[in-house]
Amino acid sequence: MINKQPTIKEIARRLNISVSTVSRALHDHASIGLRTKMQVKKLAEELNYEPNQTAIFFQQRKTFTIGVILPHLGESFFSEAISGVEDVTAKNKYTVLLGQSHDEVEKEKQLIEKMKMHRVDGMLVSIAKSTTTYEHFEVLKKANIPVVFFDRIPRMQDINYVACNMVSGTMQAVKFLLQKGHRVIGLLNGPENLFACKERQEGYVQALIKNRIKFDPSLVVNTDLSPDGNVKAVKELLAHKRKVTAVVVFNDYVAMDAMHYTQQQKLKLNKDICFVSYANLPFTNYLKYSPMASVEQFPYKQGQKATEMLIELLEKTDDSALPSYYKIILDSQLMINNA
Amino acid sequence: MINKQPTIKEIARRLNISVSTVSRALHDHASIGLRTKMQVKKLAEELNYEPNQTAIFFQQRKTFTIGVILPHLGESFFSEAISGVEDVTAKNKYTVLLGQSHDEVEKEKQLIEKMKMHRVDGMLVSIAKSTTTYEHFEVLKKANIPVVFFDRIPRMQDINYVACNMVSGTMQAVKFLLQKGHRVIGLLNGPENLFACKERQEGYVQALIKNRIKFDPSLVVNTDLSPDGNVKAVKELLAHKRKVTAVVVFNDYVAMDAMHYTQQQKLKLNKDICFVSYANLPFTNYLKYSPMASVEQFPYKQGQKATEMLIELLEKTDDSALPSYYKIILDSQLMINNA
DNA sequence: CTGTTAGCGCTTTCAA
DNA sequence: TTGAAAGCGCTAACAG
Repeated sequence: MINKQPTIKEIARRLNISVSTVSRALHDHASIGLRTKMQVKKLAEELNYEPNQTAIFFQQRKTFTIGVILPHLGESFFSEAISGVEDVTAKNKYTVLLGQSHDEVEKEKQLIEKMKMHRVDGMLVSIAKSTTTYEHFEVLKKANIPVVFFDRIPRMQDINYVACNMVSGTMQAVKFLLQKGHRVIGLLNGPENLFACKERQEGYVQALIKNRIKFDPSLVVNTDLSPDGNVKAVKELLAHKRKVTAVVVFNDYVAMDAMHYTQQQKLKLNKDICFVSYANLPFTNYLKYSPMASVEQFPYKQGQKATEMLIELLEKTDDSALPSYYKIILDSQLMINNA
Repeated sequence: MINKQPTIKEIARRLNISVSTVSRALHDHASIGLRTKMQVKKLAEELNYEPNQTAIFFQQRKTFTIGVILPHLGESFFSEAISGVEDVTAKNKYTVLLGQSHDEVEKEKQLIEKMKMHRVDGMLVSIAKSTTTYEHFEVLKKANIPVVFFDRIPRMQDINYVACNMVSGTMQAVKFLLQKGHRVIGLLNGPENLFACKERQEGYVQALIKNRIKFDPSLVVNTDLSPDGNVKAVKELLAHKRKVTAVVVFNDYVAMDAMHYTQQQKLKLNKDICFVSYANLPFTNYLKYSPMASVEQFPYKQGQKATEMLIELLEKTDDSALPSYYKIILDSQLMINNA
């Protein structure tokens, strides 16, 4: 399987000139005679010459490759995100090296090792759920490989990242429901240890305060994200002594289960009870139940922004400057479903 | 952003030995004194030495990188597939270089060019739907870069591929509908240039013949897969002079549009008209309309198999042998939806 | 305008 | 058991 591709050396030999002349001719260097340049280009064409990038990468100490690690491509949030990443790199001269952590720290570490070996110029990472130690990222810093985190951000100092602020979207969601006249609004949140959960609750509480509604902690229930857990949680809300007429739900998957259960109880969706959720299912128009509104987190855009940030970091020439860190925090945004 | 990583040269200098000794020591070469070996390893450890893979790639003319081109990661069929690809490479020493063609030949060409430049060892491709000329793949053959196609296969001679045989699944589907009593069964097929379309039609026709039903070509319509095209096609079938009571549809997306239109026409799904489709949407239990049954095409498995095939091709040493081509054809399988 | 030369980091003969 | 040297393909500083 070894290629016998022509090299500049071969071209030089045939034309009885030096390799550097060939190299320069190919690069349209100013100081090459038109005649020689033509000759070289012609022969290169004929021989089907193509520069050996691996040689160039090696020589330039740059691979124009970006390593991307994310939990799982099966989740459409992440496949959207990588789609955004790829679209940006396609417009630049970079290429994407891909890895899935499957939400395991161990795999994450292995991938980072592999990518470091491949000498990626930089990395884009959305961390695994189980990741709580960060040595493997410190290693990258030492190796001088810039990293931009996105969506799932580690709790580290001095990092670059792109994330989506859930507080704003949640506030919009609650405000939206209040304007619709709802007064008893539940929050069906996810596992309490997640940062994203904290943000949701914060938005929820803030919106209530802002509208002078008393925060009632018993209106907040949590699910472990299992189907059973989801049903159990919504059950609890429906059984609340005050009549809950609207619920803000941790995500679409949970919302689907919740709505399914609600309908089984002969409650009319969007009438007896309204749901607002956080978008992570695609093609919502094909879905059986739609939440009345969704907080959009812009995975594609996060992918784009993170990639742009990384490329900027890579092209920054002045090594001398103090390292500074960039953050982009997109605002999540409530989208009303015109169902 | 230039790394100042230690090299074997540096180690050699510090230890006052030659680079070749260092290289050998690091590789546990038999003929190196235990003492020197230890010294070298110790120092390498201390300096945090890591071999420069780009140098090795260059020198070995191998990058352990596999280029993967597929239409669009947003489509869950393909994100499942790439997930399978990545899982296999993760177990080997290969890495995935990713690109989306967005179903445009031009982008496909550019990506191939880019990946060839990156000197990928081999490629995995699922072609764009607009691809009907194949010079860009011939180029790869000339460059001695093995390609394994999967799912969307070009109509070329002498290629390696993994595909899912749609004939068997389609026959199962038609048989299923016949057993349910349907006699006028439409085929809403995709763009005719796709091999997968031909197979669907073949399965459709064969199943009819086998059951002694006359094949009526006017019951076959094609869509370009655009929403408008989809609706137009189903319209045509519904307007057929014979009363069509069941339709086999190219894929879930088309089926969704078709079912939506049908329902607008006040036809009762699964009663006035039945749809059977080819699975490419996930979590079907959340969908608004479900086809009565789905032909499963195993994207994850196709990704796995294609990758395994490619890696085998890459590790095959005897260049001398006549080139031979490999095919794996999985059987698609009808899954009845217990709706 | 063109050639000579060194060097990127590593592996691998060949020689000692 | 070790070292010297060549070479992978390309770029670029330096010298004509």
